[in-house]
Amino acid sequence: MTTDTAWLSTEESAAWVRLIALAELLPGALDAQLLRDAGLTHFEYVALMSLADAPSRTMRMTELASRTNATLPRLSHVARRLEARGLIRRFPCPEDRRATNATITDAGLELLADAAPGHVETVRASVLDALTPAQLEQLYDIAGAVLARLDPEQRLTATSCQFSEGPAVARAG
Amino acid sequence: MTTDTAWLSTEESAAWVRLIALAELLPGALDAQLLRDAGLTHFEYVALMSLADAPSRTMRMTELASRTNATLPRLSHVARRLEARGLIRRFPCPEDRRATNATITDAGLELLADAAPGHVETVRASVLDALTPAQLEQLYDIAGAVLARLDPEQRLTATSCQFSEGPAVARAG
DNA sequence: CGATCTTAGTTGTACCGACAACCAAACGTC
DNA sequence: GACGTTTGGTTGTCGGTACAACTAAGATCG
Repeated sequence: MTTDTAWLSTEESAAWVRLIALAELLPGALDAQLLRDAGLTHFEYVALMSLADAPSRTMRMTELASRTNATLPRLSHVARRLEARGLIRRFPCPEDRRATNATITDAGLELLADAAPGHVETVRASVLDALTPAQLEQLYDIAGAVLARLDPEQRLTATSCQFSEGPAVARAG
Repeated sequence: MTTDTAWLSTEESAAWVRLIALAELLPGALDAQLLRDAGLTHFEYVALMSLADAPSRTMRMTELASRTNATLPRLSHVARRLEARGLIRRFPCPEDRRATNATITDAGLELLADAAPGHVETVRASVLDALTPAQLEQLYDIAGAVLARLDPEQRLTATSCQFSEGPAVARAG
């Protein structure tokens, strides 16, 4: 036994339970809609979106893995499947012959453009529409405060992960 | 093409990206600590905690699955492993001979009691300590509003999932 | 009560992600 | 410029979850 544990107060426990429930349900809801309507997991969607947003629609595997919170083996497997479906292409990086670059193909952009409306609709229906503008700002601050601890280097928040009339996808639309 | 999609505003997109990052990172952080220190996934921890909180430390498989957002097959597999480790016991329900009851054993309660302090510490360090009391209340409301859509029957929030000097675990401590 | 339907749970199969092992290329040191 | 180290990436194996198929038991209705 070290020092006595500081158990959670009623308020802390209540908020925590809800946060856990939210973190448990949200990924499933997003995966379900995207898989049903576009044959993509949310992870694949975010990965493709990151590529679509990148300069020349291209990114190093390592950087893409970092931005999507994936291990490199995981990304490698996912990339192989996406490449087999013709949604991305991989080729060795000229500057560093160890590295691999991944590029989203036109077919990939097209699939994204098809998938985006339904996804945005789901995001609105399941989350955003439930919040007031004030709550939206509070959520931004709260998540920011927590991410400062969980993701101090801001790897995940560097990506836009959203359309909002982004340049790369506007081209494909 | 149906109606034009209502893309996300800058504020919406920013808050959404952070929420997704949070939902992506939090489960991994919880799993990592619990697996390292107690050999339990967060899901197993919550399942055991639900049993510890239940009357007679016992619950039907179906209800436990509902409370933990698990499919019944998933819970069945997890229960088999937990039972093999001596942390729970399963036996047919007397009232309904289709049903199975699961009970947490003394060893299970002991493991929970051992695991709880480290888990609570992680919860504080990664989330709660980053928030002001006002933000804690905002989080409660925000998550509540979202869960009203994702979990309208409040299956997940019915459980306490926390110690906070709960009765069952106090017995085992 | 017997046929059918629904509910509770387990088991088998397929897929996905974690981890470890491995290979190749760049870097640092002398 | 050879050698050990580090970095970038892929492949193989294992464990866990989803989905489907199946068994058993209660419920419904004639």
